[in-house]
Amino acid sequence: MATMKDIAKIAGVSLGTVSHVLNGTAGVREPVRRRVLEAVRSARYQPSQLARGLRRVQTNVIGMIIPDITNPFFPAVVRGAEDLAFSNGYRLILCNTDNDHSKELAHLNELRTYLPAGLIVIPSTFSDLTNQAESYREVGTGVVCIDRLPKDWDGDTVTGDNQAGAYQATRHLIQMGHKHLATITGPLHLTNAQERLNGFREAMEESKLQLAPEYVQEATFDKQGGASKAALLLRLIPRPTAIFAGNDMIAFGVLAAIREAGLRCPQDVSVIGFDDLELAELTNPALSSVSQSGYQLGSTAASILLERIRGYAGPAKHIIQETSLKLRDSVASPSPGIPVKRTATGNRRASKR
Amino acid sequence: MATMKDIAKIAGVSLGTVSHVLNGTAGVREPVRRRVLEAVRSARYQPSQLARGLRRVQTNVIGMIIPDITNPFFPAVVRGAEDLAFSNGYRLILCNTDNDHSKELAHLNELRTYLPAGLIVIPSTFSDLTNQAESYREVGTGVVCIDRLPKDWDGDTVTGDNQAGAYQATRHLIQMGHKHLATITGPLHLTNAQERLNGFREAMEESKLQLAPEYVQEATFDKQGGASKAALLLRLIPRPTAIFAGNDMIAFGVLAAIREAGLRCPQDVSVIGFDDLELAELTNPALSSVSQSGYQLGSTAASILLERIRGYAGPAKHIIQETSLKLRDSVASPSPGIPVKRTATGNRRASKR
DNA sequence: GTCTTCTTTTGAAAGCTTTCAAAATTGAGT
DNA sequence: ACTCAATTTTGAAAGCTTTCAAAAGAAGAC
Repeated sequence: MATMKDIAKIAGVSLGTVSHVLNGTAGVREPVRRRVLEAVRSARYQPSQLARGLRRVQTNVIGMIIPDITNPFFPAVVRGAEDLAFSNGYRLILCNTDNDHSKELAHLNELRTYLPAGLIVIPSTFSDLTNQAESYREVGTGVVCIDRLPKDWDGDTVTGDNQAGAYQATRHLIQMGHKHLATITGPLHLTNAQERLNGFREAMEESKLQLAPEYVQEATFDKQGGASKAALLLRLIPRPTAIFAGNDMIAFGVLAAIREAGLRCPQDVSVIGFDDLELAELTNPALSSVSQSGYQLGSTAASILLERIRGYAGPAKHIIQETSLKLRDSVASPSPGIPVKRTATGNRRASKR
Repeated sequence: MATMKDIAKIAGVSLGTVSHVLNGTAGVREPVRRRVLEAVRSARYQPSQLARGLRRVQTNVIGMIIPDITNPFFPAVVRGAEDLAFSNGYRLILCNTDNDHSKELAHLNELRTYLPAGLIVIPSTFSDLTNQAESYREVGTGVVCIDRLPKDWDGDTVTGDNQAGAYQATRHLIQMGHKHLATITGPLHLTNAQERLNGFREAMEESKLQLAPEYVQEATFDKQGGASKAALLLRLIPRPTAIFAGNDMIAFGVLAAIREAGLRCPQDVSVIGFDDLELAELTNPALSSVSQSGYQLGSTAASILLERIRGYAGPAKHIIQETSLKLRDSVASPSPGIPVKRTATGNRRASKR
């Protein structure tokens, strides 16, 4: 591979001049400039990102740390970040943590030695990001946190409007006539799961609807978790007529559990999810869901990072993306025909808890 | 950040010795070794991957080029590669091409300047990878091609057994009693789509079943493509009683089109997909599909790459992963009740083609 | 104690860029 | 033509590691 030295020789100039032409770091007389450019072309020269990074103490790499690319919500986030990064000359190093904070730590430590221009992180559970990011910031490397936040985080953030989205979804269920609502939340040590629960509660309180503790179930953010907690909810008396799921994966599990229990969605139980994954329209019934753009989450994070890279040193930005309710076929009014009301038996059973 | 020089000073040895301790490149007396290691620990030293890569003409980075992380089949592939890479000290730079060979070329060119230890590529359509990889191989950088192959590729490969999988699926449909089979293939300039079509044809021929050209439709590998071509197939007379889809996304489209046409799956039309995405079990009916492990595709590719990195210089490896048929609820025997036979009208219409 | 032979350790070069101070060149003004 | 100021260009250093030849040290044989 041709090096800068080769170019300098071909063009008959010094190393410094080649660098200046390439980076526009100093005025170079036109004919010289042309000669250099021509040499670059003829030799198919491309500057070594390694040497460049070493000298500049900063590479064109952005570290992206996420729990698991295999989780259907994240690919869009990554893609959004990659697109913006790519079009600005940056590349993404992708790291999966599996929500394991020690793995996250390993990535954080190793990534540092690549001198990345910045980091985009979806923190793992119990993440130590707040402390770790300190050392990045010290050397001027931006770290933006997305989707959910680690404890005490005070840097840049991009998140969905979880509370508002959940509120909106719950409100819709209530307006459809539901009175017995339940929710299956994500892991409540995750801020996004918390906020969604808050939104749910807010709507419930606003409508003065009772919410017994057993109607709030915490699960992992996956189908498995949704299914098992839904099975549990469906056995409660009175049986909830609507379930707000902490995310779509949970909702898919709920859908499965409803079928499993011999019930129908939406006739017997309405369901709303969160995230509006592409697959939401594939299920039967198609899932109503709170839509938030993962792509935008990623691209916005990248754009904040780019600002930081270009020198913005202002206060931390906290961007909250709007959500919107995407209505499909998984919600209906509670059927008045065979309402599962408090029966004598039901009461008795319920009072056992 | 501490550098090697600092460590050398703390431990009271020379730079070279530190390097030898860290890399085991030369015997170092135990007490010295311990002193160095202790210094490394106390200073939290981590070697600069950049300087190291620059000097060694090889970094701990693996370039991974795929069409689009947003396509549900690829995350597992990436994850498989990342896991194996990570556990061996390598990191992944992720590049999306959107199947655009010029974008692929851009990535290929830029990636070179990072001196990656290797490349894992799912080639874009009309990929020029065969030529491009030449320059990588010249400097001893391995390139392994997965899922589908570019023209004239003669390097390492890992692919699913597309033909066998398709054959198996088609055979199953035939055994269930179907005689009017159709297929919606992926883009036929992709080797995997071709092979799947071959498998389909093989099974048809084996059973001496007729296959009129209009029962083979080519589509893009997505829901959209599947839906529109399925709509077309469902209007043919005789109407196919079973459709083999080139991948699951196409199959999802088929499912939608069937519903759209007022028909039922599997009673009226059976469907089998390919890939066995996680979502296949979420649809209604749950989709039967040819299962191939994306994760394994990725991890196997990474392991071949690691062998190359470690010096294996033998002939190209061509690994073909087994597929298996995953039966769910989208296939049934053709209903004998109301078979769509060649009617007089049907014949006339059909003969118009 | 000296010599030889290994084994350890060292010092410097090399890898490719950017950057800064210094040198060279240009152009305007007189 | 000559000076001065401004603009271009150069050369060398620096960034952090690995590696190779050479120097230093240890150990064994005599």
